Amino acid sequence: MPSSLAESDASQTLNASALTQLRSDIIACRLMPNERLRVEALRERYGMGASPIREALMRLEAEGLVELEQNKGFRVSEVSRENLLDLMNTRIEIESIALRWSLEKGGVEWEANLLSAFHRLSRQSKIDPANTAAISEAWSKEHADFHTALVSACGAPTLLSIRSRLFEQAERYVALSIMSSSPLRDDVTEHKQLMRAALNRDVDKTLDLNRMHITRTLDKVAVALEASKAHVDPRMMNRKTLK
Amino acid sequence: MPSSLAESDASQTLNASALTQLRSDIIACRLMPNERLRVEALRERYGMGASPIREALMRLEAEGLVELEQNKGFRVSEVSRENLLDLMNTRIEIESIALRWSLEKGGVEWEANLLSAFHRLSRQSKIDPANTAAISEAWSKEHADFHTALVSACGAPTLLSIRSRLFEQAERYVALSIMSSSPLRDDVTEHKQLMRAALNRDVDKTLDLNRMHITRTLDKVAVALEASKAHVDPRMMNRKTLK
DNA sequence: ATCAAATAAATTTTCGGCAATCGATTGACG
DNA sequence: CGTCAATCGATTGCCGAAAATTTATTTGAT
Repeated sequence: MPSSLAESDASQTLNASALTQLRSDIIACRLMPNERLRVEALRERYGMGASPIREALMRLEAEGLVELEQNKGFRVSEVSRENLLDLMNTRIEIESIALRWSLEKGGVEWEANLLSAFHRLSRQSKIDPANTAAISEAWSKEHADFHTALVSACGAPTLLSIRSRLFEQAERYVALSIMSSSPLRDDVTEHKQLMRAALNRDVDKTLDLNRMHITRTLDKVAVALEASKAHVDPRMMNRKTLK
Repeated sequence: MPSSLAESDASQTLNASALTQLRSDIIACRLMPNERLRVEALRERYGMGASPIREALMRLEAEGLVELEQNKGFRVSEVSRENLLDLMNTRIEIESIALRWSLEKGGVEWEANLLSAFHRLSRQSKIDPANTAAISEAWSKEHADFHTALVSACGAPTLLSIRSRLFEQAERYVALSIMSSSPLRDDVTEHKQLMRAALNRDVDKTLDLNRMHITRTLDKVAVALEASKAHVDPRMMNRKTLK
């Protein structure tokens, strides 16, 4: 059974389709961290040849979602406490810059857009009726859109693209933490405060709130990650015991 | 004639070799901005099949050095004044964070490494005896190493990888500016000051110097870019004149 | 039994060729 | 004369199979 809801629309290259689906599957942890990505398996999963898949994997390697080892193939990037901390700390700083610039430059258009994004987010249920063990895909979309709207007026495309890459990586950790423990926190309030501060052009407050928003996620994910570490390490231990 | 000095060493995947050579050729502007990258031509240039080349190109697209348009193939990323400004502004902020953390955390090891990198850089001639229209490749290497040494203790791999990606993109603009006008500035002094401030753990001064270092490059490149804009736009104008 | 070399299986990586697509040119028609 | 449709060449994108490499298994010597 094909995995992703995002069915490849018409007139896209298989390459692009593979890229979208793979990225989506990795971020949602339908392909688990450290899982080996055998081309034959993916070939079957997505119903296409090896070339578009390898190309997509190379692309994802640059994005940091996939790792490649010479002649040993691809695997989904490993997760770890250190990587999580690294990622979140970096993300906080990057978003801070983007937010600062966005608050400086944002006009009416930006304000309207932000309000609109918040409204859509607040009306979207976080829980997925179909799959209670996962966050609603629609909510994820609106959530991402809201945070994008916050920084969208920053005027530095390079910075924005870096930001969204980090955001995606963080989403993977969140997906992971949902799978183990899911006391879904209510973050409508958080988002509202964030928006208010931004609209008031209160840079310090916005940055603080954003930092707290990220930190709170980080803590939750870190706990879940530590808990799931109790599971067996997937390294094979098939060497026969000595004497 | 194969282009890059960096001959693909033994036992590397063709894929990896293509990646290295392509990146090097693009950064050095041996493949010019906006130039179309036909696979057949690259196939011949690097002496390999289409697959490893396409894979490398996809990788480079994620890095921002190459652009892909559906069914129309790849081209080297466009350069522009806006992109240059965007790039440099982003780079300043990112390096500022990395520097701050590096100065906080750097130990003796880091200091030693930095001194060593500076020494190597200061003893390396900037001009290439073989090709006076280009910067010595050895110098570029030492220069990159020096700046990497400055931030190396920052402790955030994610941030460092972002930094080096931006650094590479900037190198391309520098290469471009060298080709048109080359009043090579003496930057040994600048680098020395930068190192001194860093070793003294003077965060503000280090950040300022770094900002100025980048800005100075930016200005020089911006002028050269504007000048070269007088050249004909490589867009074909083969439509017959009307009436 | 232990270890190492040798073989076999599995998987990655690469190639050559074919189908789909785009851009330009040509020719028919209003 | 200009517009639109059909055609052709060039180029991309894709597949299936071959080559190279790693991993697992067997064999043989000590």
